[in-house]
Amino acid sequence: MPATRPTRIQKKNRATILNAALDVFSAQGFRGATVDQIANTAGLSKPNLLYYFPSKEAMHGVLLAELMDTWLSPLRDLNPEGDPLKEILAYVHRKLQMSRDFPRESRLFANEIIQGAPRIQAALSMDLKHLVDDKAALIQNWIDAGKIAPVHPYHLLFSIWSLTQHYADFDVQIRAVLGDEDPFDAAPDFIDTVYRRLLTP
Amino acid sequence: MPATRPTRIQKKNRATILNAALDVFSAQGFRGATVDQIANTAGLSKPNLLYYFPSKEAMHGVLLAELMDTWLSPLRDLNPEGDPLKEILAYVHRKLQMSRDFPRESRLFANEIIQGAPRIQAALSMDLKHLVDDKAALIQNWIDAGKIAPVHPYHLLFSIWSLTQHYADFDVQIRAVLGDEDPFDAAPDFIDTVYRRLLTP
DNA sequence: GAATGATTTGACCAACTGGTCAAAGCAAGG
DNA sequence: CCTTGCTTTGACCAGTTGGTCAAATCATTC
Repeated sequence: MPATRPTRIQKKNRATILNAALDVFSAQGFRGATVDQIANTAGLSKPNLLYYFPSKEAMHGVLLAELMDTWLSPLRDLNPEGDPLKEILAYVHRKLQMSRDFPRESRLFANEIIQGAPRIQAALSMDLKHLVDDKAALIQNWIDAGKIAPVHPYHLLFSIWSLTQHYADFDVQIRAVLGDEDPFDAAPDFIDTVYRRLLTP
Repeated sequence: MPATRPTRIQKKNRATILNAALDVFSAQGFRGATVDQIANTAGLSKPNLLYYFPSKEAMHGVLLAELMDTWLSPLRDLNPEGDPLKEILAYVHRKLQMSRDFPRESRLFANEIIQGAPRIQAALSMDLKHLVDDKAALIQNWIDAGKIAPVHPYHLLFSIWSLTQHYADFDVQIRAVLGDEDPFDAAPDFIDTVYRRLLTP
């Protein structure tokens, strides 16, 4: 628990621990995860974890904080100056890629929300809400200008989150149904079709 | 743990316990839930719960088994003889209604899947897969007959699950963003538009 | 209303959990 | 190589957890 500059060892071990914690939290939820599991996954002893983080909750907190930031970044990038349909499709595809590349992060978030978001309620109704209000207004502008078809902007965003994150969160179910076929083979094309058809005026 | 016909008391208490268990499991996940919590919610003592169910896992198992059956019933009802677009829209709306009326069941299922479906993997790759294979073939027939627009049948079903269950599973997030507005006010119209535009040939 | 079986529970247990701590090991500069 | 401060851990603790059990209570039937 040093307040000074982190040493090389500190940096490496913190990263190792957070990576292991992400593994375990995303697979078991906060209550289901144990510090011992995280320690084993990280290849460190339990007291050693608690030397780098004051508590199990602290590890979870750091992960959630990092997550909230990167998770919303694609939405932040929605560019008012760009072509509306292209912008939204780019957002959709970037979100889908994140589901493929960072499924653990998606599941960490999903676990937290499903269980009532006890630790990030504030972030949801502040940061998230403001960002979404902002972008929903932008989408409404595009609709009013006749650039895209009229749809409920908020539900449009919900649908994008839902469709893309589903591939990460429900991966097991999807693969059980698809068998050998990789879900991400056909997914990009499918969601592209969905939003092209939905939004083309 | 009687093998004979259940008495009136047994029926009532089993139902009370399962209802409480659904409350707790859906809100905390299997590992996060404690028998004490369930007992308190049910208004019974812990040993009394374990008089009616041999273990915490048994309660969870009964809930999941019941769930899998009712959860898939709307899909089973997809009628090969009906009008394709109408059939699919009816399925979508019924699924959305289930998210509104049975959010706990949806979250129970979501918790289980996100955490790797350790207890229902078999059901997924057998019952679910066969049913989905069957219905995907039906949808493909409708596509081949030009009754609906060509889309990947499996991903179409995934998208329906995703969009509808999202309103139950991510309820907290959605309400945080929407504020006072009830999500289910605009949702039916929105998803109706999505699938009408997607599937109209 | 006594007998019988179903129901309920307080007290308990062993395993597990998050967290502590003193002591031991280790790296780096002098 | 020796000091100094960072790092690691075995042993431990108190609280929680799933589950047991014998004894007590209750409902039903005769």
